[in-house]
Amino acid sequence: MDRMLKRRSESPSFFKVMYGDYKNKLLLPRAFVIKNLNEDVPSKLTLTSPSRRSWRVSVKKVDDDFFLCSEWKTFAKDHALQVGEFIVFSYNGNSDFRLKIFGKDFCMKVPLPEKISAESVSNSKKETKGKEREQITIHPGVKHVCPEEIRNLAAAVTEKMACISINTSTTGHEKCEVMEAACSFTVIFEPSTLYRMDVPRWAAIANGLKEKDSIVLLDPCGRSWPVKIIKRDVRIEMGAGWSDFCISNRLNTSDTCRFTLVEGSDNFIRVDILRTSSAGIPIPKQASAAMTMSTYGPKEAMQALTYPRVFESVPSRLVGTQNTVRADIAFPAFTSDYPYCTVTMSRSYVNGKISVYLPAAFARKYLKSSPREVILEVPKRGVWFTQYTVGTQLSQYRLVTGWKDFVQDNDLEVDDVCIFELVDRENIKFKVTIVRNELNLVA
DNA sequence: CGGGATCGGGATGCTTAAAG
DNA sequence: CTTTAAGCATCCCGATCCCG
Repeated sequence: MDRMLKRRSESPSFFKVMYGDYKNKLLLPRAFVIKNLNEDVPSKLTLTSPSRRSWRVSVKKVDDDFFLCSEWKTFAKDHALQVGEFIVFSYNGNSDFRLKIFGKDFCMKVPLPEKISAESVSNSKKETKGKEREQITIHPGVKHVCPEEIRNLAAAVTEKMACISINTSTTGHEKCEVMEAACSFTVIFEPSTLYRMDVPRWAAIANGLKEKDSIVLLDPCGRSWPVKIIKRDVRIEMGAGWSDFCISNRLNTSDTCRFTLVEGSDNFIRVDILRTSSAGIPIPKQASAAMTMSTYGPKEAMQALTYPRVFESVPSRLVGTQNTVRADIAFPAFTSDYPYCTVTMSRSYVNGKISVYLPAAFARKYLKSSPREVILEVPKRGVWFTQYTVGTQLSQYRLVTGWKDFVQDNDLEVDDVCIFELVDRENIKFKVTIVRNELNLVA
């Protein structure tokens, strides 16, 4: 099979946009793994950069997904990978991938020779010189090369992106990043945006929507939909007409719309719809903005559509279990004269509508069973005022009000650990020691 | 200009599932 | 069975827009 791949004029390829936790791990597209690796990914892959240096990178399997990890961190560091940049992976067989790295301006990035990492394999050949037309220093250790053919390749990738049918292994955020990286303006449809849809400010400016009172959307069937542009202070929204467009095009939760101003026209915008589910639930004709999501269909189906699986993270239960163990192991030396407990940050503790549960045994022993104000003090950083609530049935002690501020102000991330020392039982004041997960500290 | 409608975000109680 | 994590439903509130 490897030989067959080599003989082909075009190697199987995929691209990845850098976002999220890309500095620590990178998900291999499931479709690529199934199609081209027969779901059998070697434990190590060789990544060859444009400078012809190679990295042996470990592959870790989580559920059905394969991630580049361990040495990938070095690779990411050596290439100063940044959010929004993307890499084209071409498979040459024999676990060997050739990589092309593109910056946010679509120009190829090449690491400088002196930035050779200890982990890189010493099979690098001398770089060809004198072919670069422009050299712009973007990151330390990285020079920017921008020959025309690379621009064309980037454009080809961009073009291809428009045709991609995003499968279920792509998260909503990933979709956004993919499209934004392609300099297009996309939104992910949610029922709450049925009547008004916010246009990203940069896109509104770039497409001149700020100066328009209305635009015409061209749907994939070629139909035109006049849509009113609503301007409220700094925000630009699509108003009257947008709902007609959504309903007629049967947009479903998490479907992605890509908007492109038709060249040469004043206010015609082509809309490509990338659907997440072929078996989506149609929006009823009489849908109103006041509708709750449960109106649309069975609960299970709505859950599946509204909360797409986040693939680039370890399953939450696994995280929780591992972390509990790790927290205990990590702080054997921690002692205090005060009662204390450790809490490892899980996803729901630091993202979205967040709150944090205090260990029940600890909370029952030291806290009162009615809601109280809690003071959290991080030495040298400050004091935060929060409140805990107590679940009536399960006696769950949960910090809610004020916890979000604490998380944001202290940049807490998943896997960070907080040690809560109850230094004042009367006023319920905790001294909080934050122990960062080293994976969250990669610069 | 004022009242009603709508939206987004936060808070909270409850339920469910998983793990030990 | 208990504990924990996570999601859902509902309510509330402030901001803003629409319409008469």
